[in-house]
Amino acid sequence: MPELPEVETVRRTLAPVIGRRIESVWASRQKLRERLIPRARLARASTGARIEGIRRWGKYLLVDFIDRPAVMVVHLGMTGRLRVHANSDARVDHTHLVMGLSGRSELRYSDPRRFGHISVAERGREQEHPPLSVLGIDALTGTVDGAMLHEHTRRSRRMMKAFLLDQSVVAGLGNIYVCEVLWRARVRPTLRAHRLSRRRCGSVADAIGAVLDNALDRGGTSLRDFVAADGAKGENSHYLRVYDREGSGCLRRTCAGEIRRTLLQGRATFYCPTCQSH
DNA sequence: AGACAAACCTGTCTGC
DNA sequence: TGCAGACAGGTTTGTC
Repeated sequence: MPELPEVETVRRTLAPVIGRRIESVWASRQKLRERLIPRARLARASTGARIEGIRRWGKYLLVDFIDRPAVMVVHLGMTGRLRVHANSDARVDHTHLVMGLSGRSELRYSDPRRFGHISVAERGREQEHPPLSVLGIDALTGTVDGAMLHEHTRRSRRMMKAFLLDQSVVAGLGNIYVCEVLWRARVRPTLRAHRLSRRRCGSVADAIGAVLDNALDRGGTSLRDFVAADGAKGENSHYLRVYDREGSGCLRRTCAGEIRRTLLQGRATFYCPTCQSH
Protein backbone atom coordinates (compact mmCIF):
# COMPACT_ATOMS: atom_id res chain seq x y z
CA MET A 1 0.00 0.00 0.00
CA PRO A 2 2.16 2.80 1.18
CA GLU A 3 4.98 4.43 -0.68
CA LEU A 4 6.61 7.73 0.21
CA PRO A 5 3.65 10.06 -0.52
CA GLU A 6 1.31 7.86 1.51
CA VAL A 7 3.74 7.61 4.43
CA GLU A 8 4.35 11.35 4.33
CA THR A 9 0.58 11.94 4.29
CA VAL A 10 0.27 9.77 7.39
CA ARG A 11 3.12 11.69 9.02
CA ARG A 12 1.43 15.03 8.39
CA THR A 13 -1.99 13.89 9.53
CA LEU A 14 -0.48 12.56 12.75
CA ALA A 15 0.11 16.17 13.85
CA PRO A 16 -2.67 15.94 16.51
CA VAL A 17 -0.61 13.48 18.57
CA ILE A 18 2.36 15.81 18.91
CA GLY A 19 2.60 17.02 22.51
CA ARG A 20 0.40 14.21 23.84
CA ARG A 21 1.69 12.12 26.73
CA ILE A 22 1.88 8.34 26.38
CA GLU A 23 -0.12 6.80 29.18
CA SER A 24 -0.21 3.16 28.17
CA VAL A 25 1.08 0.75 25.55
CA TRP A 26 -0.77 -2.38 24.44
CA ALA A 27 0.37 -4.78 21.74
CA SER A 28 -1.12 -7.92 20.24
CA ARG A 29 0.82 -11.16 20.61
CA GLN A 30 1.02 -11.85 16.91
CA LYS A 31 4.19 -11.44 14.94
CA LEU A 32 4.51 -8.79 12.30
CA ARG A 33 6.65 -9.86 9.36
CA GLU A 34 9.80 -10.67 11.29
CA ARG A 35 9.02 -10.33 14.99
CA LEU A 36 6.62 -9.41 17.75
CA ILE A 37 6.16 -5.76 18.58
CA PRO A 38 8.59 -5.16 21.49
CA ARG A 39 5.86 -4.00 23.85
CA ALA A 40 7.91 -3.89 27.03
CA ARG A 41 10.75 -2.02 25.36
CA LEU A 42 8.32 0.41 23.78
CA ALA A 43 6.49 0.97 27.05
CA ARG A 44 9.77 1.63 28.86
CA ALA A 45 10.87 4.01 26.14
CA SER A 46 7.70 6.03 25.93
CA THR A 47 5.36 5.76 28.92
CA GLY A 48 5.07 9.07 30.73
CA ALA A 49 6.79 11.00 27.95
CA ARG A 50 5.25 13.38 25.44
CA ILE A 51 5.54 12.92 21.69
CA GLU A 52 8.04 15.43 20.41
CA GLY A 53 7.52 14.96 16.70
CA ILE A 54 7.43 12.49 13.86
CA ARG A 55 10.07 12.15 11.18
CA ARG A 56 10.08 10.11 7.98
CA TRP A 57 12.93 8.40 6.17
CA GLY A 58 11.92 6.66 2.97
CA LYS A 59 8.86 4.62 3.92
CA TYR A 60 9.72 4.54 7.63
CA LEU A 61 8.22 6.77 10.32
CA LEU A 62 10.25 7.71 13.39
CA VAL A 63 8.42 8.88 16.50
CA ASP A 64 10.48 10.92 18.97
CA PHE A 65 9.63 11.26 22.67
CA ILE A 66 10.66 14.35 24.66
CA ASP A 67 13.68 13.70 26.90
CA ARG A 68 13.85 10.01 25.99
CA PRO A 69 16.80 8.32 24.28
CA ALA A 70 14.64 6.04 22.17
CA VAL A 71 12.72 6.34 18.92
CA MET A 72 9.78 4.25 17.73
CA VAL A 73 10.36 3.00 14.19
CA VAL A 74 7.30 2.10 12.11
CA HIS A 75 6.94 0.65 8.62
CA LEU A 76 3.44 0.09 7.25
CA GLY A 77 4.28 -2.85 5.00
CA MET A 78 1.43 -3.43 2.56
CA THR A 79 -1.68 -2.98 4.69
CA GLY A 80 -0.49 -1.16 7.81
CA ARG A 81 -2.49 1.80 9.09
CA LEU A 82 -1.45 4.27 11.75
CA ARG A 83 -4.42 6.24 12.98
CA VAL A 84 -5.52 8.60 15.73
CA HIS A 85 -8.75 7.69 17.50
CA ALA A 86 -10.81 8.75 20.49
CA ASN A 87 -10.24 6.02 23.06
CA SER A 88 -13.96 5.29 23.01
CA ASP A 89 -13.86 4.29 19.32
CA ALA A 90 -14.21 0.56 18.63
CA ARG A 91 -11.02 -1.19 17.58
CA VAL A 92 -10.95 -2.57 14.06
CA ASP A 93 -9.86 -6.16 13.36
CA HIS A 94 -6.12 -6.74 13.13
CA THR A 95 -5.21 -4.00 15.57
CA HIS A 96 -1.67 -4.73 16.79
CA LEU A 97 -0.62 -1.68 18.76
CA VAL A 98 -2.54 0.83 20.85
CA MET A 99 -0.80 3.71 22.59
CA GLY A 100 -3.09 5.42 25.05
CA LEU A 101 -2.52 9.18 24.93
CA SER A 102 -3.47 12.12 27.09
CA GLY A 103 -6.69 13.80 26.00
CA ARG A 104 -8.58 10.50 25.76
CA SER A 105 -7.05 9.71 22.41
CA GLU A 106 -5.15 6.73 21.08
CA LEU A 107 -2.53 6.11 18.43
CA ARG A 108 -3.37 2.75 16.84
CA TYR A 109 -1.60 0.49 14.38
CA SER A 110 -3.62 -2.08 12.44
CA ASP A 111 -2.28 -4.41 9.76
CA PRO A 112 -4.26 -7.36 8.30
CA ARG A 113 -1.36 -8.89 6.40
CA ARG A 114 1.19 -8.17 9.14
CA PHE A 115 3.95 -7.23 6.72
CA GLY A 116 4.70 -4.14 8.75
CA HIS A 117 7.48 -3.44 11.23
CA ILE A 118 7.64 -1.75 14.63
CA SER A 119 10.85 -1.50 16.62
CA VAL A 120 12.74 0.81 18.94
CA ALA A 121 15.97 2.51 17.91
CA GLU A 122 18.50 4.50 19.86
CA ARG A 123 18.01 8.19 19.30
CA GLY A 124 20.85 9.80 17.40
CA ARG A 125 21.95 6.41 16.08
CA GLU A 126 18.97 5.69 13.86
CA GLN A 127 21.17 5.09 10.84
CA GLU A 128 22.78 2.14 12.60
CA HIS A 129 19.41 0.55 13.35
CA PRO A 130 19.03 -2.54 11.10
CA PRO A 131 16.01 -1.71 8.96
CA LEU A 132 17.18 1.87 8.55
CA SER A 133 20.86 1.11 8.10
CA VAL A 134 20.43 0.07 4.47
CA LEU A 135 18.40 3.10 3.39
CA GLY A 136 19.72 5.54 0.84
CA ILE A 137 18.90 9.21 0.44
CA ASP A 138 15.27 10.21 0.91
CA ALA A 139 13.49 10.66 -2.43
CA LEU A 140 11.62 13.77 -1.29
CA THR A 141 13.87 15.65 1.11
CA GLY A 142 17.28 14.45 -0.09
CA THR A 143 19.27 15.83 -2.98
CA VAL A 144 18.23 13.41 -5.70
CA ASP A 145 19.48 15.16 -8.82
CA GLY A 146 20.99 14.27 -12.18
CA ALA A 147 24.54 14.29 -10.85
CA MET A 148 23.70 12.01 -7.93
CA LEU A 149 21.80 9.54 -10.09
CA HIS A 150 24.48 9.60 -12.76
CA GLU A 151 27.13 8.74 -10.21
CA HIS A 152 25.16 5.79 -8.85
CA THR A 153 23.92 4.44 -12.17
CA ARG A 154 27.54 4.23 -13.43
CA ARG A 155 28.11 1.36 -11.05
CA SER A 156 24.96 -0.63 -11.77
CA ARG A 157 24.01 -2.94 -14.60
CA ARG A 158 20.57 -3.57 -13.15
CA MET A 159 17.34 -2.67 -14.89
CA MET A 160 16.10 0.83 -14.03
CA LYS A 161 12.94 -0.61 -12.47
CA ALA A 162 15.04 -2.62 -10.00
CA PHE A 163 17.49 0.25 -9.49
CA LEU A 164 14.76 2.68 -8.38
CA LEU A 165 12.89 0.08 -6.34
CA ASP A 166 16.03 -0.63 -4.31
CA GLN A 167 15.73 1.48 -1.16
CA SER A 168 19.50 1.62 -0.66
CA VAL A 169 20.02 4.16 -3.45
CA VAL A 170 16.91 6.35 -3.30
CA ALA A 171 14.55 5.64 -0.40
CA GLY A 172 10.79 5.95 -0.75
CA LEU A 173 9.77 4.81 -4.23
CA GLY A 174 7.61 1.69 -4.55
CA ASN A 175 6.02 -0.18 -7.40
CA ILE A 176 3.42 2.40 -8.42
CA TYR A 177 5.66 5.45 -8.38
CA VAL A 178 8.60 3.76 -10.09
CA CYS A 179 6.27 2.98 -13.00
CA GLU A 180 5.01 6.57 -12.97
CA VAL A 181 8.50 8.07 -12.77
CA LEU A 182 9.87 5.99 -15.65
CA TRP A 183 6.87 6.82 -17.83
CA ARG A 184 7.27 10.51 -17.11
CA ALA A 185 11.00 10.37 -17.87
CA ARG A 186 10.36 8.22 -20.98
CA VAL A 187 12.68 5.51 -19.77
CA ARG A 188 12.00 1.82 -20.46
CA PRO A 189 11.85 -0.12 -17.16
CA THR A 190 14.22 -2.74 -18.53
CA LEU A 191 16.93 -0.22 -19.50
CA ARG A 192 20.20 -1.02 -17.72
CA ALA A 193 21.14 1.71 -15.26
CA HIS A 194 24.67 2.24 -16.57
CA ARG A 195 23.30 2.92 -20.05
CA LEU A 196 21.45 6.03 -18.91
CA SER A 197 23.04 9.27 -20.11
CA ARG A 198 23.81 12.13 -17.74
CA ARG A 199 21.01 14.12 -19.35
CA ARG A 200 18.47 11.33 -18.90
CA CYS A 201 19.52 10.91 -15.27
CA GLY A 202 18.43 14.52 -14.90
CA SER A 203 15.06 13.66 -16.44
CA VAL A 204 14.58 10.78 -14.01
CA ALA A 205 15.49 13.01 -11.06
CA ASP A 206 13.02 15.65 -12.23
CA ALA A 207 10.34 13.01 -12.71
CA ILE A 208 10.86 11.69 -9.18
CA GLY A 209 10.32 15.16 -7.78
CA ALA A 210 7.26 15.92 -9.89
CA VAL A 211 5.54 12.56 -9.41
CA LEU A 212 6.02 12.62 -5.63
CA ASP A 213 5.01 16.28 -5.28
CA ASN A 214 1.84 15.72 -7.29
CA ALA A 215 0.90 12.59 -5.33
CA LEU A 216 1.49 14.41 -2.07
CA ASP A 217 -0.71 17.33 -3.13
CA ARG A 218 -3.51 14.81 -3.64
CA GLY A 219 -3.03 13.11 -0.29
CA GLY A 220 -1.46 9.95 -1.73
CA THR A 221 -2.76 7.04 -3.79
CA SER A 222 -5.57 4.91 -2.34
CA LEU A 223 -6.09 1.81 -4.47
CA ARG A 224 -7.77 -0.05 -1.66
CA ASP A 225 -6.17 0.05 1.78
CA PHE A 226 -4.44 3.37 2.21
CA VAL A 227 -5.93 6.02 4.47
CA ALA A 228 -4.28 8.92 6.29
CA ALA A 229 -4.11 9.08 10.10
CA ASP A 230 -7.48 10.84 10.11
CA GLY A 231 -9.06 8.14 7.92
CA ALA A 232 -9.13 10.20 4.70
CA LYS A 233 -8.39 8.48 1.39
CA GLY A 234 -5.93 9.93 -1.10
CA GLU A 235 -7.06 11.14 -4.52
CA ASN A 236 -3.95 10.34 -6.53
CA SER A 237 -5.26 7.06 -7.97
CA HIS A 238 -7.35 9.15 -10.38
CA TYR A 239 -4.21 10.76 -11.74
CA LEU A 240 -1.96 7.74 -12.37
CA ARG A 241 -0.58 7.85 -15.91
CA VAL A 242 0.46 4.21 -16.45
CA TYR A 243 -0.04 2.11 -13.33
CA ASP A 244 -2.90 -0.37 -13.79
CA ARG A 245 -3.72 1.02 -17.24
CA GLU A 246 -2.83 -2.03 -19.36
CA GLY A 247 -4.47 -1.89 -22.79
CA SER A 248 -5.39 1.78 -22.48
CA GLY A 249 -3.96 4.56 -24.62
CA CYS A 250 -0.79 6.34 -23.56
CA LEU A 251 -1.71 9.67 -21.97
CA ARG A 252 1.24 11.55 -23.43
CA ARG A 253 -0.26 14.03 -25.89
CA THR A 254 2.02 13.26 -28.78
CA CYS A 255 1.95 9.49 -28.32
CA ALA A 256 -0.47 6.96 -29.77
CA GLY A 257 0.98 3.96 -27.92
CA GLU A 258 -0.87 1.44 -25.79
CA ILE A 259 0.13 0.69 -22.19
CA ARG A 260 1.59 -2.75 -21.60
CA ARG A 261 1.95 -4.83 -18.46
CA THR A 262 4.87 -7.15 -17.81
CA LEU A 263 6.39 -8.81 -14.77
CA LEU A 264 9.75 -7.52 -13.56
CA GLN A 265 11.27 -8.54 -10.23
CA GLY A 266 8.00 -10.36 -9.72
CA ARG A 267 6.13 -7.05 -9.72
CA ALA A 268 3.52 -5.81 -12.17
CA THR A 269 5.23 -3.28 -14.42
CA PHE A 270 3.37 -0.84 -16.67
CA TYR A 271 4.95 1.16 -19.48
CA CYS A 272 4.32 2.58 -22.93
CA PRO A 273 6.38 0.69 -25.54
CA THR A 274 6.12 3.66 -27.90
CA CYS A 275 7.31 6.65 -25.90
CA GLN A 276 9.42 4.68 -23.41
CA SER A 277 11.34 3.27 -26.32
CA HIS A 278 14.61 2.48 -24.56
C1' DA B 1 26.34 -8.91 -9.75
C1' DG B 2 21.83 -9.55 -10.63
C1' DA B 3 17.49 -12.03 -11.76
C1' DC B 4 14.10 -14.74 -9.94
C1' DA B 5 11.17 -17.30 -6.64
C1' DA B 6 9.64 -17.92 -2.29
C1' DA B 7 8.50 -16.48 2.19
C1' DC B 8 5.92 -13.66 5.50
C1' DC B 9 -0.04 -12.91 5.74
C1' DT B 10 -5.20 -11.70 4.82
C1' DG B 11 -8.61 -9.87 1.82
C1' DT B 12 -10.67 -9.29 -2.59
C1' DC B 13 -11.73 -10.19 -7.10
C1' DT B 14 -12.20 -13.34 -11.29
C1' DG B 15 -13.54 -17.26 -13.64
C1' DC B 16 -15.67 -21.64 -13.73
C1' DT C 1 -23.91 -19.54 -4.53
C1' DG C 2 -19.47 -21.70 -3.93
C1' DC C 3 -14.88 -22.52 -4.54
C1' DA C 4 -10.18 -22.47 -6.42
C1' DG C 5 -6.70 -19.50 -7.99
C1' DA C 6 -4.58 -15.20 -8.91
C1' DC C 7 -3.23 -11.03 -7.19
C1' DA C 8 -2.20 -6.88 -4.07
C1' DG C 9 1.08 -0.66 -2.75
C1' DG C 10 6.90 -4.25 0.78
C1' DT C 11 11.07 -6.45 2.25
C1' DT C 12 14.18 -10.24 3.08
C1' DT C 13 16.38 -14.51 2.04
C1' DG C 14 18.03 -18.12 -0.70
C1' DT C 15 19.21 -20.16 -5.27
C1' DC C 16 20.95 -20.18 -9.76
